[in-house]
Amino acid sequence: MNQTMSPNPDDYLSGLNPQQREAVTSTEGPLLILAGAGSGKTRVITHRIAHLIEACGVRPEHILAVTFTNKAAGEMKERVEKLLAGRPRTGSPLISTFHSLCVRILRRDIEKLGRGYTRSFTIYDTDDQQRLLRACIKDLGYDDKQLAARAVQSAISAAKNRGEDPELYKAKTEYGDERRAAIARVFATYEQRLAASNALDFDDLLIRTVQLLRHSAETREYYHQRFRHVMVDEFQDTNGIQYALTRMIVEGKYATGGGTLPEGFWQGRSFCVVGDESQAIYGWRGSDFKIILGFQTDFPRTKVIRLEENYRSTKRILEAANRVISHNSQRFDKKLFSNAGDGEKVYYAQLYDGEAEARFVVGKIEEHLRREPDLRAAVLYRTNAQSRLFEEACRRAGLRYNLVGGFSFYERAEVKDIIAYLKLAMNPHDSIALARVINSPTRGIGKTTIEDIERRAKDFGVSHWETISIIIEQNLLPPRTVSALKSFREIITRLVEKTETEAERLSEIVKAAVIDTGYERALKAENTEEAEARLLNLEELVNAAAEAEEQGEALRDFLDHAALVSDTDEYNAAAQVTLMTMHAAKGLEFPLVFIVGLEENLFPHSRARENQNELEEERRLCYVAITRAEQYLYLTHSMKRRVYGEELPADPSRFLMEFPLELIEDLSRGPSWLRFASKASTVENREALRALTSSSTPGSSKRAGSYQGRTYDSADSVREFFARQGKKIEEDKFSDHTVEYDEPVSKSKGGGLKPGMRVRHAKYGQGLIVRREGDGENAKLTINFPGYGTKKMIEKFAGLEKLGR
DNA sequence: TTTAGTACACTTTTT
DNA sequence: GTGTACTAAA
Repeated sequence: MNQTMSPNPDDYLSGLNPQQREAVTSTEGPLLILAGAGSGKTRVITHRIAHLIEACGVRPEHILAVTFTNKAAGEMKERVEKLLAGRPRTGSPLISTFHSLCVRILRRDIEKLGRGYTRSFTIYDTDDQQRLLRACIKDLGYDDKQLAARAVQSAISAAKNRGEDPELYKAKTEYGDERRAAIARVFATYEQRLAASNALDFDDLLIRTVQLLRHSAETREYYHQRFRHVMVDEFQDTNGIQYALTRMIVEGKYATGGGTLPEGFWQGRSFCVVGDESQAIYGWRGSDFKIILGFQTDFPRTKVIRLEENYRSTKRILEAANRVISHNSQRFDKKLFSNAGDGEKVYYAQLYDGEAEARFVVGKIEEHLRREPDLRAAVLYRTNAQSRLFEEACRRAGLRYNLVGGFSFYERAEVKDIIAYLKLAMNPHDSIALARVINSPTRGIGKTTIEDIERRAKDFGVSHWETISIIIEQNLLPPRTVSALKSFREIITRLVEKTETEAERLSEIVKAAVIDTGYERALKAENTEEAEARLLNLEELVNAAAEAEEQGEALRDFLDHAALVSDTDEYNAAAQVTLMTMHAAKGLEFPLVFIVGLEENLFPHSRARENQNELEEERRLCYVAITRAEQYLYLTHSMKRRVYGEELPADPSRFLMEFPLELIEDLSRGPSWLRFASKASTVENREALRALTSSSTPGSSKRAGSYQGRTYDSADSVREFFARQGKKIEEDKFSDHTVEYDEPVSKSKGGGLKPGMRVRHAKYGQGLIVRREGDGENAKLTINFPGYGTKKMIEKFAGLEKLGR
């Protein structure tokens, strides 16, 4: 707030520890900062920027800082502004996300790429992308059940992030791999259509920018000269393309040659990357934390600074984090330490079901708030689907909560519709936007007409927009349809004109998109509560536009912003309770943290179960979650969990086992897993217990049928445990490190098939076991086969094959 | 062509 | 449990 403004540039060094200070003052050459959780990373980056400007005389516009989220960028901007407040300055450093940086570069120079793109290109979000893919899949004559748009999208995205275009992807397809060959064809069509619509998807924003910088020496040199001090935050989450992009800016023409940098290159230049490989949690999105591990090889003169003092959490919380992450094999050897107090124990509770878990959490929050009314709490879960229970519990308790993720404002249908109109106003050739609103509100242009337009557009080889004009001029369809098309064309044309003549009146244009299109009228006519809510949302959109207008934004900026905002950006730090996924929590901190749903197959997620790398990523996610906590940490799991609306038994997460049990206090009512686990005092016993709690253990399905919640310290279970323990250890001598192969399970006694597992059926293909009734080989299984629905079958007749993954 | 009702598939994490 | 996609009727 009221910081003293001394003119002494060394201001930025006071209050920093020696390592932080060195990170701030190392202003030349490559610099790798390994910053553990809570080690003051953002502080270092912001002070470094201030130091560059104030002490080294660097011009602000020569500084670039890249982050992954808008929120992180916004926060960083704010903090830098605060540091520099009251000092005369010429410009501002650019603090931006990778994606907005790319949009900025492309809006300026994309035409130099020579691929037919113009500067008014549209950005397709995931939803637009999938619509387009669905159309491609249909047009190529594939069954959209066997080739789901979602799956194709992730395959294409992965390919793009590996740097492959459709031809290369096709070339890498082995003969006979029909599925991949089909995807390759969809990929090619998709790329053509994107280009025809003058549209770029999220991946393209990065890829095209890299291509542009490779292709145009002029553009590359411009940014190379402009940004002499480049910083990348959360560097462990960088993917190959993002890394290539930053190197292009940092190294200029030397980036393409792959040779060494000339003597004196770093004079007046720096490249500073900040990250923590223990917090790499975006591997599934193409991020590769090996980039951070290999940074010193790419830049041999790198100075490495480790920030290992944690200023956030109590000793006990930190000890828990260190212990859990120590189970990972791929990491730098470092350990966070803290000079804070021991703090309280880590609390743990086993609950009966998801509802009880939510009630417990909310009850505890209320308890804490009674003692400390200003405490901020966070509930962290693995999947968004878990949020509903906590939302309801909060609402019932009258707690003000802040839900991050799920449905964001810009994802609402009515908002997307209006955005689509605005996109058309900028670029009528955007066929996805056109298809979205051509008949909303309904104006008599139905499925047949739309299909007709699509067919003709393909025949003529022009955009849907142009096709509409051709149909009108040549009267190719019945008069009623032609007049409907005419009125649609009229609406869009007016919007386009409005955009051109009233470029500065952003809110007016948005209003026109709501009113002149008939959208508002149709909603009002509906006269339902839902329509009322939608109207309110649109009002909100107009307000947002008015605000943006005051900031001096034009329609294009407004649309870019709408396309690039993410759910995490809506996070409001003032709320008492924040509900979000562990992914969304990265970079944030809370005095009171609940990690909920610590159950096998949920966390770690079932998809990560078989794969060591993915399992380690889940564990890093656990580490991220633990290190969000400043003072109090609670861990919960429930014994039952609803999956697909079906109640399934849940086993405690293996991660629970990895916590230092002596630091945990059990708050469960009655018998709990922890009490049972504490009896297993030796390491061997724990290992055995871990094997027991992991869901692949044969025999554990025995109880699933009449599941009542496992009571771990009943005399029965203890006997069962010790009996099995001996057996398990013996088994382990032989089966350690051996993989279970796809053996038809009906042969093996006991089967071991239980809910949550994937199986293959001769006729229906892959399926997910939803329920098991009865024992042994006569057990009746309920299995969900995508494309065929839910089937019931007897295990011994079904001839099911257990799937590795 | 539109709308209402029903079946059905779906859930990892997101710029 | 929930959102979407298909079908039947107006």
